[in-house]
Amino acid sequence: MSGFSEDMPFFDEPNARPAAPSGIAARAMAARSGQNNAPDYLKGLNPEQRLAVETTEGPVLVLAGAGTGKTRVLTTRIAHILATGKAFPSQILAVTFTNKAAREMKQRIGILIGEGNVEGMPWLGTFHSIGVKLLRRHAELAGLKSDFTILDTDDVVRLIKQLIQAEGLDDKRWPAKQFAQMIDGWKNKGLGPTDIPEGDARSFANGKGRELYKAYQERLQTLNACDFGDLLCHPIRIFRAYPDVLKEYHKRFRYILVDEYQDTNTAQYMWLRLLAQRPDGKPISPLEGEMSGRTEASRRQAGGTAPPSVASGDISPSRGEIGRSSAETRATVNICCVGDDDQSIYGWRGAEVDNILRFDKDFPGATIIRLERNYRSTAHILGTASHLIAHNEGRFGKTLFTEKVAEDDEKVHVHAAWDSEEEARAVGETIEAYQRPDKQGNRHNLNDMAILVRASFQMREFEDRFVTLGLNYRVIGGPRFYERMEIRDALAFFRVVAQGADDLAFERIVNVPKRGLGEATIRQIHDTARALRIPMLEAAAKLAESDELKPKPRAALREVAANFERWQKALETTPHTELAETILEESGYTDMWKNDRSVEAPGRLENLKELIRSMEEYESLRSFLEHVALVMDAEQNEALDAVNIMTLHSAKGLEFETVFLPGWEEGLFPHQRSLDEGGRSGLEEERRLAYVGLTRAKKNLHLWFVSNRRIHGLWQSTIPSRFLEELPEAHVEVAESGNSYGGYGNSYGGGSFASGRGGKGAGRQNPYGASRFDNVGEEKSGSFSNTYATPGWQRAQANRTEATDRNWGSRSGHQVERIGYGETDSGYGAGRTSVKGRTIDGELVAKSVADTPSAFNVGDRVFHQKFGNGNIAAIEGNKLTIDFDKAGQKRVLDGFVAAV
DNA sequence: CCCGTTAGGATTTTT
DNA sequence: TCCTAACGGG
Repeated sequence: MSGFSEDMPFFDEPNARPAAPSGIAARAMAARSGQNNAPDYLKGLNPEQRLAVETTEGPVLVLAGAGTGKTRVLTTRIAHILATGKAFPSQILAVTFTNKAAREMKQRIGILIGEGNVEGMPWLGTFHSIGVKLLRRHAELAGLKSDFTILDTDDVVRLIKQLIQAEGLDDKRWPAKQFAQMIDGWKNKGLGPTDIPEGDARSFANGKGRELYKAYQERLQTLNACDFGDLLCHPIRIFRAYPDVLKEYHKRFRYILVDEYQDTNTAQYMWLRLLAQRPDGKPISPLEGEMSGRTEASRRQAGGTAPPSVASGDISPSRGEIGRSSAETRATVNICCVGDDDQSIYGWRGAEVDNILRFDKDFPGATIIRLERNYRSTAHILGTASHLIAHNEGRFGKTLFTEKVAEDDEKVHVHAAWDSEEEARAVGETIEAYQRPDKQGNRHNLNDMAILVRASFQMREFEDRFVTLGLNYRVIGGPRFYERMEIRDALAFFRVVAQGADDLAFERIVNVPKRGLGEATIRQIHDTARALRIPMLEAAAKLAESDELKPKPRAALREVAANFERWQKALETTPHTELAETILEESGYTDMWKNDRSVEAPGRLENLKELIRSMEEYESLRSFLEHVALVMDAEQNEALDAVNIMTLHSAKGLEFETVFLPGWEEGLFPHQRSLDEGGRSGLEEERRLAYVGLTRAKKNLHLWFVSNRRIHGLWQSTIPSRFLEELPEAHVEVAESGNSYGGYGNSYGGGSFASGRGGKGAGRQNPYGASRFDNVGEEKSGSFSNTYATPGWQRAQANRTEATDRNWGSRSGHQVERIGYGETDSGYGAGRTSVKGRTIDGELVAKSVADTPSAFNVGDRVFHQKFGNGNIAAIEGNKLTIDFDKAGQKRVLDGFVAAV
C-alpha cells in the first residue's frame, strides 16, 4: 500500500486546476455557496475542528490535544480540499510517521470521499516512503541507481563493523552499534560527513569519526544502498543542489499536511521547509490580517529554547528575520501541521519539540488553532493529566476540557504493591473483576483494557501472571515479524536475487544452510570483491572457477553462484511467489528447518509460508522487498479478546476504556537514564510520556507503584515516582486495598510484610502438566528436573506454547498473541509460576506507619525482608537510608523494615 | 569449521 | 537474571 508502484505519469498536469470531481463535488459546491448547507463531511465537527478544516490557505498549525479529534481533522481537511476542487489528489502531500497512521488516514479519507479517489493520492505516506519515492526518481542525482536497496539497522551495524575493522581499529573499544547510532543522529540533523561538528568527529575512534562516516557513505554508494536516514537526507541534498527539481515539486504540491509534527527531527523539518518554501527561494511573507500567530510566538518564545544550529546550510533563510521580510511575495504556503507539544516523546531519537514550538516563527502569519475539546476521557482523567503536564515548562499550554461529566465517574486510582509480582497479581485481579458483569450487567471486554509499561522488561511479569490465570493477552510492539531470523534469512536470498550487488545480504546467507564456507573463505571473497571492485556474488563466482580455493569450499561456492545465476534468470520468467518458494527449496533453506529437531523449527517453517503468502499481494519481488524495508509492522488479530500489553511509547495514538499504568517509581518512571542523560528536558519528556499514558484512558485508570523491583537480577528497593505527587488530589483516589499506602502526597508507607515467600524463582512448576510437552525431544520431557528453570527451556516452552495455542488451541482455552515478538523475545514464561506465589492476605504482617512518620532513629538496628539486617544511617521523612550488612546501602521506606 | 562455555550489558522505537 | 556476542577446544 505504501509500497512504491509505477503509478501514473509523474507530473500529471502539475499546474492544472482540477476540475471538481464528480459526486461529492456537487455537494462541496453547495457547501461553498451556502454556509447553512454544509456537506456531510463537515457536519459534526466542532467550531475549532471546522476552522482547522476550512482554513486551507496559508500556514496552519493545529494544536491537537489528546483525544480531540486530530485524525478526523486531518482527513476531513483533505476531503475538503478535494471536494472543493482546490487540488487533485496527486497534488496533496500528506506525511505521517508510521505506516499505521498512513493506512488509517487513507482508509478514513476513503470513507469520506470514496475509495476510488484515495487511490489517486500517491503522496500520502510516511516520511520515509515518500523519501524513497523521491529518491527512486532522482537516484542518479545522489549517485545511486534507482534499484538501490534499503538497509536496515542490522545491515548497517554489520557494515560499520567491517569498516571499523578495515581501519585497523579495535571493534570492541569502538562498538559498531554505537557508531551506527551516531551516524543516525547526524542524519537526523541532516548532517553529512563534512558537516558534523568537530567535537562529534573527534569523539569516536581517536578522531576518525568523520573519516569513518565518509567511508561508510562511500561504501553505501558502491553497494547501491542507503540507510533510513538517507531516505530523507538524499532528497534534501538533491533539492538543494538541483533547484529545478525542487521547483517541480513546488508546482506539484499545492497542499502539504503533516501529522504528529512534534515528532519531526531536524532533517524532516528541513525537508518540509524546502518543499514549503517558495519556488523562487524567497521567504514566505505573512498574510495580511492573520496576526494570531504573532502573539502566540511572543508569548511562548520567552521560555522557548534556541533553534538548533544546522551546520551546513541552514535551509531557512535566517530564521527570526522572516517575519520582518518584505511583503512583496504574496505566495501562501498551504502547509498544515498537526501535533501536540505535550505528546512529544521521541526526543531521544532526534525529534525536536522545538519544531512545533517554533512554527509561527518559521511560518509567519500562521494560523494557530487549538483543539481542546476532548472526546475521550472522563473529567477526572483529564484533570489528572492536565495537572501533571502543567509541571512542564516550554509548552504552548492547552486546557483540555470535556462535556462528558457523569456522577459515577471513577477517580483515578493509585495503588501500591510490595513488589512487581504482587503488582502483576493485583492488576490481574482487577482485570478479572472488570470482566465480571457489574450491577447493570455490563462487562468489560479484554480488548478494551491495556497495560502500558515504561520498559519492556516489565511485561514479562504480567505475561507470566496472565498465563497462569489463563487470561488472554496480546503484546504489541517489540521485535517484528520481519526481524525474525528465518524471515531475514529468506529476505537475504531474495535481495541477492533482486539486486546482485547486495553484499550484506549475500554475506548473511552465503553459508546458510551450513556449506562449510567459514570466515576464511568469506574473507577471501570479500577481498577479491574489493580488489576487483565487483559485488561479492560475482567475486564468489570468479573464485569458484579459479584454483584459489580448496576443493570443498570451491565446490560449495560454485553451487551458490550457479544457484543465484539460475534464480536471477528465473526472475524474469517466473512469478515471484513461485520463485521465492523455489529459492527456499533449492537453497536447502526449508530442508534445513525441516531437519531441525528444535521446538522453534515448525514455527519458523510456518513463518516462511506466511512470508510467501504475504508476497502475493505485491506485483513483483522488487515491490515486495521495498514494502518489507519500510513496513515492519504485523497485523494484529482483533478478533481475539485479549488484554493489550505494550510500552507507553507504542501506546501513543491509541485509546482504551481501562488503562493500567504499573511501575510508577523513581528510576523506572521517570527513567533514571533519561534523568542522567537528558537532565531537565529528559525529565520533561518523561512527564510527557506519563501524560500520554494517562490520556490513553477513556474511563478507568489505575496507577501502580511497588516498593521492590528486580532490575538486572538484583532486588532494588524503590520509592514512588515524583509524578505521583504531581497528581491533583481532587481527581485521584488512593486505593485502600490490602496493601495500603497510607495518606497521599507524603507518606507512602504502610507497606506490608509478605511472609513465606523465600526462594523466589525456585520451585518452578509446569501448570499444564508434563504430557503437554511430550514431543519436546531433547527437553527431557516429563521430568521436573532443574532444567526447567534454564532460559533455554523457558524459551522453548514459550515458543512451544505459542505454537500450540495457535495451531491446536490451548487446553485451557487460553490464547496469547504476540504481535511482532519473534524468537528473540525474552520468553513470556509459559509454564512458569511460583509455587509459593500466592500470598494469602492473612499471612501478611501489616505494619502501618502512616500515622507515625518516623518510628526509627539513626543507628537503630533493623531487619528488612529482602536485604536482611542493617543499621539506619539516615532518616528523611519516611525514607530510610540503611547500611545493610550484606546488601550494602539502600534507601527503603520505613514501612518495610522492623526493629530488631 | 562447529559448538559449547563465559564475559559484559541490559529504556523508550520507526523507518 | 538472562541474553548476546565473542573465544577456545574438538
